[in-house]
Parts: sequence; C-alpha cells; structure tokens
Amino acid sequence: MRTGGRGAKGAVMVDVARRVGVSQKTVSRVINGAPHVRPELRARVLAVAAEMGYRPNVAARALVTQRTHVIGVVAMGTSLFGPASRVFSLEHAARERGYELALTSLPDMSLKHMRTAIHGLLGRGCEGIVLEVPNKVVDIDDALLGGVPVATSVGPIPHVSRQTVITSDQTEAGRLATQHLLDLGHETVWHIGGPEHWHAARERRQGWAAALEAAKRPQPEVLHGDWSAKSGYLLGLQLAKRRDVTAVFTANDHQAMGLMRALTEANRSIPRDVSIVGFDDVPEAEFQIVPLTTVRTDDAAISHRVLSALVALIEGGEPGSEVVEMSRELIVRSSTGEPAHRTRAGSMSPNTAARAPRESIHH
Amino acid sequence: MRTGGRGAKGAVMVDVARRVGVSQKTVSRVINGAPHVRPELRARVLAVAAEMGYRPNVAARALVTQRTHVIGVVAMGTSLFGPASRVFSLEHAARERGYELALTSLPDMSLKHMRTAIHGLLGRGCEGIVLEVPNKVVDIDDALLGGVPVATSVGPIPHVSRQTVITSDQTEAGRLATQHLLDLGHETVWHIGGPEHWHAARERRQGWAAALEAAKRPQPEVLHGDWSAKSGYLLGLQLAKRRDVTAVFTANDHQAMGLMRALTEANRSIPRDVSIVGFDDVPEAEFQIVPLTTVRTDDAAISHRVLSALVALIEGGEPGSEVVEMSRELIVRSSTGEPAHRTRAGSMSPNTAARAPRESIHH
DNA sequence: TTGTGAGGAGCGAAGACCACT
DNA sequence: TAGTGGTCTTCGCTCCTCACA
Repeated sequence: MRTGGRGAKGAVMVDVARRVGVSQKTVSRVINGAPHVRPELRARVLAVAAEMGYRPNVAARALVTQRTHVIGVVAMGTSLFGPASRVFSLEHAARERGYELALTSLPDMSLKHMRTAIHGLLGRGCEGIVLEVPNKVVDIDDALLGGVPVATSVGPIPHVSRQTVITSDQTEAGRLATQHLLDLGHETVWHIGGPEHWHAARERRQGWAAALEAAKRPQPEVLHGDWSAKSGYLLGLQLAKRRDVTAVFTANDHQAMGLMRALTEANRSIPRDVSIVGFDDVPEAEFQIVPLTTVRTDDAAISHRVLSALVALIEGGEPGSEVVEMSRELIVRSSTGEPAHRTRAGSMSPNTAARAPRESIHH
Repeated sequence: MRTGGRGAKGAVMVDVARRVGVSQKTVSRVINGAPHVRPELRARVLAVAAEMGYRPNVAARALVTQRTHVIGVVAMGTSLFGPASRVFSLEHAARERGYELALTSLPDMSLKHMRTAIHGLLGRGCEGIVLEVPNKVVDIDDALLGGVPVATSVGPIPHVSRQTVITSDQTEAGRLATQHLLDLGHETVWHIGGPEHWHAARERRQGWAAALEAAKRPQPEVLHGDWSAKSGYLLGLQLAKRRDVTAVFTANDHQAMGLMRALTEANRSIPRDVSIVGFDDVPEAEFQIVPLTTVRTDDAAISHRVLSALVALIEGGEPGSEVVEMSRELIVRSSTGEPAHRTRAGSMSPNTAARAPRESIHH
C-alpha cells in the first residue's frame, strides 16, 4: 500500500519526503518552520509539497501534540442581533490567534441542553469554552469540565474554578441613556428591561436605576421583555395607557421598536408625548420611521477580550476577572426630545413623528 | 509514565481497560456499540468509563478512521439577518446528522479571502463545504478542493464537479409580493433589489419582473441596494421625489425600513401615497411604526436540504441539483393598501401612517 | 460453529535522541 | 562545535487476525 499516489486521498508527509529524497522528519521541520534545514532544501520541500497538494493532517498533529486549537462556544438566542454578532466577533478573534471555534447554539435554556452542549464540545476536544448564555442557567462544574477553562462576559459561573470573567461595564451605558432623558427635562424615566437572567439586562437596568437615584427621581416599576420587538410592543401597550409616562429607556433597540409601534397605535406621538432611548444601535435603528436614539457599545472589543482571556488560560495563564471599560456612545436621533409640557407653546403639530429628523442622516 | 491517573489529562481507553481488567479493544467495542460483548461486561465498562471521566479522543479516532465529521461553512455578511440565521440552521442540521460545523466568515468578498477561507477549512480536515456567499465571487476549482464536495443554495459554482445545488425558488416569492401590489390596484410596482451577485437578489427581482410582465405593466428601472436599511433609505430618497411611484417591492425587510424612513421624511405617507412590501419577515417587521407587509419563506428548511445534500455527497452520493419548492407566505400588514386615487374619497387623513393598523397584531 | 475476547499493526505527524558534516 | 538531517518511538484509537470458550 501507500505507493506514493494513493488516489484521491491526498499525499502525506512521507510521500513528500520520498519525492524529495529526504526523511519524513525533515519535511516535518520544513512544514513547521523548525530550524536546522538549509534554505535550498526548505524551498525544494515546499515546492514539492505544494505541487503534490500536500496538506498536514490535523488529526495526526493533534494526536501527537495534544493540542486541538479548538475553542468551544455555547450561544443562545442566536437569531438575535447581539448574540449573533458576538459569535462572529469571537470567530474573527479566534482565527487571529490561531484557534478555531466549535459552535453550539442552544434552542432553549434548559439545564439539560446546557450540559449536553458542554459535553459535546468537550468531546470535540476543545481546549476552552466561551459561554454566551445567561450565566444564571449555566449548570456546570469542574468535574464536567475536566479542567477545561472558561471565559465569558456574562458574569461569573458558579462552581467553575478555571474561569476568567470579563465585565464590560454596561451599567455606565445604561446610566448614560437615562441621564440623557433626564437632561431633556423628563421628571423620571421608565424602563423596559431584558430578561433578568441575562447579565447585560441586569447591568443596563442598574445603570438606569443609578441615574434616577442620583437625580433623586422616583423609580417606576421595571417591565421585563424578552429582547424581542413583540415584547416591547406588548409592554408598550401598557405604558401607552399611562399619561404620566413621558420617557422610556429600553434594554435594546428591538424592544424599542415594538414600543414605538405600541405608542403610535395608542396615538401617542414620539418624541412629543413620549421619548425613547434604545440600546445596541442596530444598523436599522437609524432608519426607523422615527430614527431611534440609542446607545452604541463596542461589543466586538469585548468579544476580543474574552477570547484573549481564554487563550491566556489555555496557554497556562491564571484565572481571574477583568473589568473592561466598555466604550459607549449615546447616539441622539429623533426619538427623544423635551417633555411636552415644557415646550407646549412651540410644538402643537399633530404629527411630530413624521417630521423631518433633528439629526441629519450621514452617508 | 501512564500510571493510570495521569494527572489532569483525563483517562484514555487503556486506563479504563486496565481498571476493568479487560483488553483495550473490548473497551473500544463498548464505546462504539460494537457487538460481541456480554451485556454485564458492557455495563461494567460503561460504568467505569463514566466514573473515570473517560472521553474518547477525537483526534485519534479521526486519524484512524480518516473521518472528521466536520463540515466547513464559508459565510458572509453575517451580521445580516438572513445569513446569520442560515448559519445557525446549518449548525442544527449538522448536529442532527452527527456532523459539526467549521465556520469561516469573510469580512469582504475579495477572491483572495475566499481562497484563503477554503484553504483553511480544508486544512481543518472538513469533509464538505457549504457556501453561503454570492456564487459570483467564488473562485475555486477541483484542484483547490482536492475532491471535497460542495453544496450550496446560492447557485452553481463554476469549475467544481462534486457539487449539489439546491435551488429554492424565490422567484415565486418575489412574484407573489409584486402580484399583491398589483391586485391592490397599483399601475406598476417599483423594485429596490439586493446586490446582483447574490442569487437570492436576482431571483426576487426576476419574480418581480415576471409578475409585471404577466400583467403587461411597464417595468420601472431597478434600484440596487446592499441589503442594508441605509441603502433602502438612500434609494428611497430618489423614489420619494417621483410622484408616479405608488408601490415598491424591496428585496428585504431592512431595505424596506430605510425606504419607509425616506418616504416619511419626504412627507409621503404609507400606505396612502406609497405601498411597500418587504421580504424575510424579520421579527421586528411586524412591529414597525407602520407594520410591514412582507414575504416569509422557510429559510431553515432550505438550509436543512443543503446540509442533507452535502452529507449525501460526503457519504458517497452523486452530485446533482435539486429544485426545492420553497414555502412562502405573504404576510399582509399595514404598509400596503390601494393606491390613493382609487380611494381618494375615503382617506384624506393627513396622517395615515400613524393610524391603527388594518391587521390586529397577534400575541 | 458461534459468540467473546486478546494481540498486533498501523493511521500521520512530532519529539527525543543520535550521526554525520 | 555548531549546523543538518535521519531513526525510532509515541500519541489514542480502530481494524484485522487469531485464540478460546
């Protein structure tokens, strides 16, 4: 067997070695850029390898080096904008560092699925795991992990020792959004939050609460959505009934869209009757019928940090936690304005929503 | 060495075998569910394996079986709704069949990146490739692929012999959208298409053209966006200037959103002055300030078909092409209505856009 | 003969160690 | 003594062959 060609299966190192007339080890050295090979020989080996279409066998290499360079990702709600774009950021970050991702997306957050997912990832030989699921639903421990490290930005995972938690201070971003509304003159700000088991939802809510507290304003009861536009709409119908609601901060843009719909349906105009601030700055936020004021954060940077931290753990670093100052920027568009009673004289137009935006749109 | 425990690295088959007092081969049989093992012995082996936290080494297995069960995916524009959700559908489909995905997302569509991506995937030992990029920018050939099969729903890839193309008739969906507008009484329908190198964009446009042709209506010049809300907005500004535009079919929902914004900015109301049909039925389409009429297709089903086709090729099937009847459904909401001149008597309200929707929203 | 099990040979590459210049 | 390059072994597992009830 193995008479050189071996059909469609592709050449292996020995084949290249024989063809060049050197040992397999020498080819190995060339392929891995190891020293102690004359430049001319190196070039010849490379040439022959390319000519034969040689491609190193990852399995063989992984077997002997005990390294797979695979990083597992457990994600959820991947049809959502946030989670989806984070996965792709992770993918890029991993590639840059010579790792690849093994993705598992969970249909729901049952604990059983979680464990199965982790188990599967471990079975694939991944050397570290990134969790992109609500940390409250993660039920794993050191025994299950078998020493594989974890990194995440969703908050600390209980019962896992080798982990690094990246905390991206979203509180400040939530505070920023709320403060903007207070600055405009609103007496207080309502909040449509995300699911409480999501770390990001809790932080944004905390930021909102902090801003109100600092300004000594009453804190209305929080309404909790599920990130979807529909939940924003349903909760928005409730808010629309209350005449004392003049400003709302929603935990993400899609909920804000639903809210805008609900308010419109109740004949409350935006921003004359109610001002709205979203979160995420999804690409279409700027192009809503009422362009949405929102907070833009640098999610990709966080993903990169998470991946760096994980790689550090894999390569022998110490577990720990880092608080990362997440860049955030308030993008003011047309969905926010002063409360009606303060500008009553100037804006009696029946159709504020359809007016030209305050901010020109950039191309 | 290898004195049973071997520290944190986990047990291997021999360890389990020794512990049970059988040969390593017997453990192998048990793990792989092979016959010729007494039930009691099987149970004991399983118990000990679990107790020791034994996990098969995928690299070793792959090395000897020459199978990796990895499927490569080359995706693009993954922050877009369509591509992102397709990737996750593929992931589920793959898992069901015992395969896993290796994802590569391209930052842009340079040919160089394409080749690098394929090369990387092949280097990882993937047994098949799914292309989720515009087929026009794919520059690969049998030599590069080295016999690895390809499956895709983006149209045939030149110079690749082992491929199966799943054609999901989106033409019909485009026709449906256009016909709806014609049925409402619009003289003709304008079209904001997607990038022409995307197969889906071409098909949707063709459907639009076919509907107009069948009805013997004039075909306005097509405007081409890039799937983004911003492009819909910019092109929409042009359409807004023309008083003869009463109906527009956009190739996706996000472009439709931009268009709605542009029309609103130009003080044209939706649907009184202009009716709009989108495509995709993204979750937030229903909750826009003017709920969007759109076409919903079963993308996930197509992804499953693509994956099935690829697995068939991997496991020895014949290349070919399948035309799949893609299920589609027109979701009529508030962004479409009869043209103004036909209902002039009844709807002189200055603010049609903000009125309650025609369709009640389901919970 | 039919289960049931053990023993040995690789899979493809990398590392330790040795042997030439 | 450096620099070069070759030999032999090993990684963990599956398949093939063969020995025993």
